[in-house]
Formats: sequence, structure tokens, C-alpha cells
Amino acid sequence: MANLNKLVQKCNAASQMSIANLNRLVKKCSAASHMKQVQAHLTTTGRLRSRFCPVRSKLIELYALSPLPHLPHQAHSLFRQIDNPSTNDFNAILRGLAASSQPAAAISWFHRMLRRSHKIDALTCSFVLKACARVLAWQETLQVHSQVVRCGFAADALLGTTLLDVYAKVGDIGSARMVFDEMPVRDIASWNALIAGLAQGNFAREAIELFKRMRAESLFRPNEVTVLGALSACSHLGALKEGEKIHQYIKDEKLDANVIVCNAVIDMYAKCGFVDKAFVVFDSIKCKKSLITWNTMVMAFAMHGHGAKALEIFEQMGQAYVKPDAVSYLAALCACNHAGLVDDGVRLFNSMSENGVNPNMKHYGSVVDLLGRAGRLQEAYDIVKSMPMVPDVVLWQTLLGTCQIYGNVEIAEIASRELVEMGSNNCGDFVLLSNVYAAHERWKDVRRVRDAMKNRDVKKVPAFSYIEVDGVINKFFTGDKSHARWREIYEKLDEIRFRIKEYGYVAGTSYVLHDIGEEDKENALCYHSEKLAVAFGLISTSEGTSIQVFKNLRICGDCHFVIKLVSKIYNREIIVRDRVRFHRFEEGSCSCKDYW
DNA sequence: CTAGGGTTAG
Repeated sequence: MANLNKLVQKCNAASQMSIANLNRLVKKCSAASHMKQVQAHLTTTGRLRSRFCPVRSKLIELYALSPLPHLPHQAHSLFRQIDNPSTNDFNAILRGLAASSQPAAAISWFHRMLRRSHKIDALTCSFVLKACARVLAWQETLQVHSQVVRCGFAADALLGTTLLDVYAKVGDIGSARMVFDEMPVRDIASWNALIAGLAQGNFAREAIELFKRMRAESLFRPNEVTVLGALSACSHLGALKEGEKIHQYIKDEKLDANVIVCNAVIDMYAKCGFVDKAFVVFDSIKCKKSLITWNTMVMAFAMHGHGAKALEIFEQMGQAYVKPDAVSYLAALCACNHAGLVDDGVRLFNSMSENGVNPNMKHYGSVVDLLGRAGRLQEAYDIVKSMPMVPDVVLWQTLLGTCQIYGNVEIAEIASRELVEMGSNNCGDFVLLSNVYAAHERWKDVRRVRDAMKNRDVKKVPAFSYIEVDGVINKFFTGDKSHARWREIYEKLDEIRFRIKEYGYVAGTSYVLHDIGEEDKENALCYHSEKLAVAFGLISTSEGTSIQVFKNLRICGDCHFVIKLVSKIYNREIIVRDRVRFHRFEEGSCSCKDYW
């Protein structure tokens, strides 16, 4: 800073500043006052209005990217003083807009440039593409892509990587792959962008395949960024074996000096069902733990229903002088939720504001769930009414979900009405309300809800489960008969149904309504996807080994009950990862203690 | 030296 001030003084003293000095000065500018001085100099020397002036462009960029509230505006007023803005000047503005709170404005600027025949270069495209990614503008991405081709920038490796990354981010994986395949020159970032794009775009299998291909046939050694994409894919799939291999690679290559990589390893182990392994990595970490490291570990214990351990980690982070943020509180609340620690959760929630973290919608959702599941529905509803923000769809769904557990008709009706008014067309919402009525044997109301569903053409997310056996993913939908061994699976299910009756099993009738619209409702319950996956696990793995199943939605109550009995009768540990947490079934009971 | 790929979340 002392150097900079000296430089500024020197520049002010001299009537003529050399271009080199100006360049040095503008690059070191951080304070608004320095930028103003450079601007003053440009104005007095007349350079401001000239055709081409890199220092001026750099200054516009500094203004445009500044986090200080008034400076981006300054960039625009400076730009307007230029008679003939260069491409660099346009790019500076574009870059600033792309990173601003209105990235769509960057897209408008780009179109204005094209309309007025201003020359664009690869950077122009790069910045506007960033904006496309932020507003998820697929159509615009296509348009920029065609400009890239038209202008002859298609061979630019950096721009190609940006393009494929943006395609992946706006959800067009096909185009992302196509850009990758057609790139004449690829470098490590190109591979990384596609691996991460596949992992985040529901193509986790393909991400892992590409990771293997990269190791086998490319010249590049996977680096920190590569393994992050690959680990994220393993987390999504729950692919422990692949995850362990990547972890070994990370240790071999000493990539675990990077805290972000360590965080992803912890997360991977937790999401693959092995919270102990996650904790070993957390505990023996060599680099400095970041806030996210702590949050990931709290969340990991929370997901597995280890409430006390999660809260212990949460406490420890305070002792390590790491200040909990909104995610930390959410993770801790989530832990209380999954472990039924109601009082701890409420205390935590109430302590947030005094610790400088304002509860957001997710915190409210979590505490409403916590109170609701504990049967304190009125308190939960009171919190919803007293919230400083407008409750969203998920919050009402949470409240409605807890009403089902306790058969609370009044609050269920309120929540349902709100959901309908908000235009929610979710099958599950109707089913929940109908279940509440069914619990009170109010069949007329049940029929009314069912009719409403028919008339509205409600959307239903299809449930599926999968299980990996010998490296092959076996995926099942409800009542699925597409598996090569489906007959054996259904025979096994019949056997299970017969054997659990000895333990007093009666089909959970209220859950039957989950399958409204199916031909055979009772059978639909018997053939839920998680039951199919467990049955397949039983017939395809050796006796006594653990069975791991993944479900895209939450586990159904009937399946939960059946799988508990299966774990006892067949003497198997069965681990089910549902949409939000793990259930570990052993000897007839579940790690969630029937609370989830 | 004006660009590209990255971790936690009801």
C-alpha cells in the first residue's frame, strides 16, 4: 500500500504519466480513491475519449467488478463518455454485468453489440456465457454458441470449456458432450468441466466413466478439481467402491492437502452410508479445517441420526473459533430432527439470532418439522404464522406431512388450502390430506380429495430404488417387472410376506393411498421399489452380508416396518438411504428408532 | 499480462 501511494503521488506530480506507470497503477487499484485518480488523469490527458486505451478498459472493469455499491454505476458513466468504445471497453462492462445481481443485463448488452455491429471477441462470448449460466438461459446459450462458430472462435480451448460448462449448467448435457467431443484441443479444465457437469446433472454414472476414461486415455493426471467432480458423482450414487478408489488416488497424489478435496471425501463417505469412515477422515485431516469441513461433518452425523455426536461437533467448532453460519445451524437442527431431540432443537433455533445468524426459510422448515413430528402441531403452526417471510410450498408440505402422523385434520386442511392456492399440483400433498381423512374414517372427504386429484392431473414423481451388486446398478420402479430376474424377486417377496405374518405384520393400509391411480392398490404396496431392491439383495448376495439400497423419495412406513422384520428373519444388516437420511436395519430395529 | 473447471443445505 505504501508503494501504491508513492506511485500515486509520483503520478500526480508528473504532468505526463508513462503508459507503463499507469498500467502498474491501475492494476494495483483497490480503493475507490485510487480509481478516481486514474480516471482524473485519463480525463485531463484526453485519453478517456480516444479510440483505444487498455488502461481505460481496465479501469472500467475495476469499477464494474467492485463490490462497493456505487462503483459499478461509475463504470457505466465512464463508458458513456467514450466516443468509440473498443471491444475491451464493452467486455469490461459485460464482465461486470455477468457477475452482478442482474446477469440478464449482460445478455441484453451482448445483443446490443451484435445489432450495432460492434466487434466481438472470444472474451465477449466468455462473459456473456457466464451470464447465461447464472440465469439458466438455454436458448441464449445456443445463440452465443452459433456466434462462436460464426466468428471462428470454435477452436479456442478456453472458450470451448466455458461453452460446455454452461451447457451442462443450463441442463443440456447432450450439447455439453458434443462440444467436448468436437473440441480440437482439450486440456485438463475441459475434462474437469464435463466430469463436474455430468455429476451435477444427474449423470453420475457417466461422470465416473469419464473419470476412468480420463485416467486411461488422456495425457492429464486428475487434479483437485477432477476428483471433486468424481467424488460428487459417488456421493450422488452412493458408490462406495468407486469412492474408496478415488480416495486412495487422492492420498497417493497428496491431493488431500486441499481442504475442499477433504470436505468432498467426508461428504462422500457419509452419503455412501459410512459415517464412521467420514469421521476418520475428518479427525485425521492434515490441512486446516474450514467452516464447510465442520458443517459437512455435522450434517453427516445428522443424516445418520446420530444427534448427540452432531451436536458435539457443532459445539467443538465454536471451541475452535469457527463461527457457525446459517448452514451450521441448519445441519444442527437437522440432527435434532432426525434424532428427536426436540428441546435441543428449539433451544438451538431460539439462540440463532443472538449469535448473529438470522433464521431463513430452511431453518423454519426444520423447526416446524421438529415440533410437528413431536406432536406439537399447534406450536409448529404458530411458528409458521409468526414467520417474518411468506411460507413457501415446501414449508406447508412439511407441516402437512407432520399432520399425517398425528391425524390432525384442522391444520392439515389449512396447509392443503395454502398449497392449492399456491398452485402446487403435487400428488403427495393430496395423498397426505387424504390419509389424514382416512385415519378418521372420513371416507366422503377421502373421495372428494381423490376426485380433485383426477380433475387436476396432478404430477407424480415416480419412486425408484436401486442396489449395486457386483458393480452393476439394479434399478426398480414400483411393481417393476423389467429386471431379468423379476420372477425370483417376486417369489422372494411372497416368501417374505408369508414369513413376516408370523411376526404380526398387517399391511399398513393408509400407505396404500400413496398409489392412488394404480390398478391394484394392495399389490402396489407389496411391490414398492425399496421392497423389490431388498428382495433382489437377498437373492443375489451371500448370506450374512450387508445390503445397501438407495431410494429417490422417502421410505414408506410399510416398507420400513417390513424391512425391520426382514433384517431379523434373514439376519442381515440392511441400509437404506432415502431422500434425506439413512436407515440402518439390524436385528429387527432401525437406527432411526422409528422416528424420521 | 483481460477468460475456462471446484466442497456443505428443509
